[in-house]
Amino acid sequence: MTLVPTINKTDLIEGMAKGMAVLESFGTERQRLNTTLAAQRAGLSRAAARRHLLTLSHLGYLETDGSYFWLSPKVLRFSGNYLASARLPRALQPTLNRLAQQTRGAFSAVVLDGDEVVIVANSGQGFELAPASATRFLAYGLHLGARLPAHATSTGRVLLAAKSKAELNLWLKGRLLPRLTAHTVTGVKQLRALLDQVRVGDFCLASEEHELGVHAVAVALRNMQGHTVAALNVVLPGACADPLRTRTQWAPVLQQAARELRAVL
Amino acid sequence: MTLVPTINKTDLIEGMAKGMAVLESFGTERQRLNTTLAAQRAGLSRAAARRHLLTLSHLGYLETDGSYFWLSPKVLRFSGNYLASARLPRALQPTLNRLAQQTRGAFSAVVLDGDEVVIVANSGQGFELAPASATRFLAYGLHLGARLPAHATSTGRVLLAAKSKAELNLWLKGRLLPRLTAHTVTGVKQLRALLDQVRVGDFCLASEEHELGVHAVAVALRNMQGHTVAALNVVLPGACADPLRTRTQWAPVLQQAARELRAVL
DNA sequence: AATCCAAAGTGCGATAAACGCACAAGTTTG
DNA sequence: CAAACTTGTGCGTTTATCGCACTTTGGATT
Repeated sequence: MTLVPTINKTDLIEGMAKGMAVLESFGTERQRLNTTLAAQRAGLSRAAARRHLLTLSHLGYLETDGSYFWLSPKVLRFSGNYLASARLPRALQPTLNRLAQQTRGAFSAVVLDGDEVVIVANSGQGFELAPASATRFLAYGLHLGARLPAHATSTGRVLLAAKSKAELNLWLKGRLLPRLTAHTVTGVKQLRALLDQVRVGDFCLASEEHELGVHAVAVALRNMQGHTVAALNVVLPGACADPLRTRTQWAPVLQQAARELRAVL
Repeated sequence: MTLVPTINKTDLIEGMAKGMAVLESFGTERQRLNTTLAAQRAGLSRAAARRHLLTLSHLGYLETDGSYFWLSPKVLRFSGNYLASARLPRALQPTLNRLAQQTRGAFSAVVLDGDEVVIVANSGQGFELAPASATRFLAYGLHLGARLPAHATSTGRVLLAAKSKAELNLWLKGRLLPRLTAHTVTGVKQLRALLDQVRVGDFCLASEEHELGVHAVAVALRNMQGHTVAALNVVLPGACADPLRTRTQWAPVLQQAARELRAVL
């Protein structure tokens, strides 16, 4: 269909893969790495890691003080290029802006990438709604490109629910479903039941499963062929989210937006 | 100081550089590339380009239908990591959000990267202010990671004005200052004069120099040591921007924000 | 439908590049 | 002051990458 992740013989550039591993080793938690740390994170020898780090610095993707390395703003080129060229975020952004302005909620659109959902567009900070704790969460956790575990998020479940039985089995195969809060659903059986519910109601509510005090409602974004290409959600601080209001208030807003977006996806 | 772009002998990984060149060849205008096009864009032989493209697809950074390649949302990992780890965007985002909410303007924070400024944080879409044409511009042009020519933008000039005489000369050396609209300042002498004005007033107004119908006001963001680390601006559609109101209304707002941010930069 | 042209896939030997070891030099820790 | 840990560098070896030349595919043209 859209992507064919082809498996090939030994004409894959190994140096690239290593370089990307180094670049990805600058993850969320660890922002500054020295040679030794980067080496063990990327699974390379210290010498190799050093050469890659120097190369990336030379190319401008990393900055360094001589012994530590960290990501430079130049890595935003990639997201900039993606946002400028990819159809999906360009199509979604105006609608998200409008929703945020009209409802003062915090909206995100995501796609599935392995275990996680990736935020490809978002809008609004939920100021009016959010108490201090939620504001912190929203401000720091939901930037563009942020990744959240699919099984514990409303959007992730919407995307999983859109998979065929076979695809879902494949996804679940060997997946861990880690517990993130006391409310996280971690059982495969439970998750399957929840996905069935999502298919019936065509929306998903996830309450404090990913982070305490944070609730989210999501719907699928489908194109004219009925294929689910992304998920749209709104994030609500704990105080604003009782299940009934969710169903009656937020789900329809999202579903209406999804209907409007069908033609452009 | 902060970054030391070290030049080294021949132990830079060449494969990396080529891979990154391939990944960067997916620029703004060209979103889908086949092997041949990517090869000539990245300056590689067709065979080499193909191997790099396949590798990047295999790693998940590109998607392909077998003959064409395009960026996948996975490239947002890099910006996600940067936004989550880098101090600058995390420090700026709350203030930008607050400004956008209070004034309903469209604010961006940028840093200099070669010829261009890179947007590292932004907030607000300027709905109330913006007529249809400006909305289009703001929605499509000012996403995170977007790059704009430094010489023709308010923020770029603020950052250039912060350079020492020697640094500025180095920057200007062999730089082209292309004309983007009829209002673009393209002469080195003119630009120097403008930068002197910026140093005096501590703000910069750029009117339709980058895009017709778009005006912007910018100020420098300095840390406690007085070092300029970024620039902050507000974008105004043509109708809202007469020079007097700019000076009296927007420049003080930005300068106040800059003062508040000093402590966290 | 037959032909043609350009772009795509493949195999292989030559070459140059990346590897990792080992040693020296520098830095922090107790 | 020494121990434990880094870091920078040089070099021989390995092997990964290159680009050529060839075949194949697929989409236009007539």
